[in-house]
Amino acid sequence: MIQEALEEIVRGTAEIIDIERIEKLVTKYYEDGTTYTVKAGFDPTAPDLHLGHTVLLQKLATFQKFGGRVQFLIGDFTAMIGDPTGKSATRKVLTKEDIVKNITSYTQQAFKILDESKTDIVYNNEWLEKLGAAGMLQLASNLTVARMLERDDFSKRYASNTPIAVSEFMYPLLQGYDSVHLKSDIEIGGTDQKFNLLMGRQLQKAYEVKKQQAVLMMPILEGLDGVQKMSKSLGNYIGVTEAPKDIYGKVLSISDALMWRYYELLSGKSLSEIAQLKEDVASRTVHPKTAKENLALEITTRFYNEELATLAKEEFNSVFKAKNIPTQMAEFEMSEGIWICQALVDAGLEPSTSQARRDIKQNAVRIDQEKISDEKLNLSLGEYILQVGKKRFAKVKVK
RNA sequence: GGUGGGUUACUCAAGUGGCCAACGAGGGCGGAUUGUAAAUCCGCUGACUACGUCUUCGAAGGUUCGAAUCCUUCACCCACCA
Repeated sequence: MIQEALEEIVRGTAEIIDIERIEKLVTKYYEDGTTYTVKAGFDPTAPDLHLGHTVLLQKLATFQKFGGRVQFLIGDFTAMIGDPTGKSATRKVLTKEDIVKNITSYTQQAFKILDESKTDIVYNNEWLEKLGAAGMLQLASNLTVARMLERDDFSKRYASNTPIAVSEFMYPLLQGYDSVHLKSDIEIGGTDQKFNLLMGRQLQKAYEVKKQQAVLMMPILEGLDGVQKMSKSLGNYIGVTEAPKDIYGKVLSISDALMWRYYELLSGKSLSEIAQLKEDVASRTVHPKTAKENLALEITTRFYNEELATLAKEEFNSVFKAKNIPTQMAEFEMSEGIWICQALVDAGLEPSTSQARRDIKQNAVRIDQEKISDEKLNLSLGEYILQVGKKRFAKVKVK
């Protein structure tokens, strides 16, 4: 039983520091039901969760199954600084209302995966604001500049002449201090968080918390391109609130190599099942596309249900295999004689009429499935299905 | 505070008076092929009812027939010195 729990906990992790501690905590839980705390920090700046976040959330959910209580930490104070891993040096200052709004939608999405009854939502503004200048100084004395510069992000930025604000040095310290305040037993985060996570251990020691958190790091999920990490700003993400057909379609568009990565980090299948599947694909018993379809179906089901996921699949096959038009698409009303390029822009299919012209020249634009070549075309009365490329559709009523 | 270097499109990066809407690479988009995979090949990649016009090379002024390029001021970044 304990062994099983540990295997699930270790699954897919990039690195674990102090696994003995985790073993003890889990063992204790099975002996007398004592729970322990698992901390994970979330940035309230981005209200939309994507699959990259769910890797972490799924791991938290695993802990909840085995006696963990999740400390869902909202970094409302630290958000003012911005994690140095983020590229942009300057951050928008969020108002309180923004933060509240973001968090509401954030947690709503998170509870699709987490067990709400075993989750405590905490805000670090609560204790960090009280820390004050004196507290800050004391905190800062725990860290040398040399050590700080060892951190990968900083050394890279320093070497490439990218500015580093002094306040950014405070970020790991403050995050670490959260662990002191919360007396966390375990903290989990992405591999890019290693420095910050370890800081929690160091500070817990310095502040004599009497225990040091174990640290569990999850790999960073690559985005659709398979290279960069999944992030909203790079546009290579799959959002958990996206429509079923979009989630399904996006998963199917990933490369075969990336598919295995997604299987490992996102699928509920056991590791041995995945290994078997991989073998079957390698020996051509199973077509890679089938494997990918199943993955897409599984992920879509997680955020909706089996019925909707199956519908998404059918829709997808109908549109892309049979080249039918989608059953649903955005509709627009336009007035008679509208210029085709303008119509494409108004329908949100093209960013500019210039781009529309180019795409018409390149045979990318269709009206009712027929390719068009006349960029000066005006639409007369009637209903049309406009299409750009393979993926963009809109229904237009001209009257 | 001093000295020097820098700021060009989504990103990196050429361009030091007209041939510049701006080389090249990456990315993105589109076409062919395909399994909306990968790989490959080709095209496009500021806006505008468009063989022309307009806006853009950190910001604002100026010199010039003409400025991304020269001058002035400002802002920001980097390095060295303090």
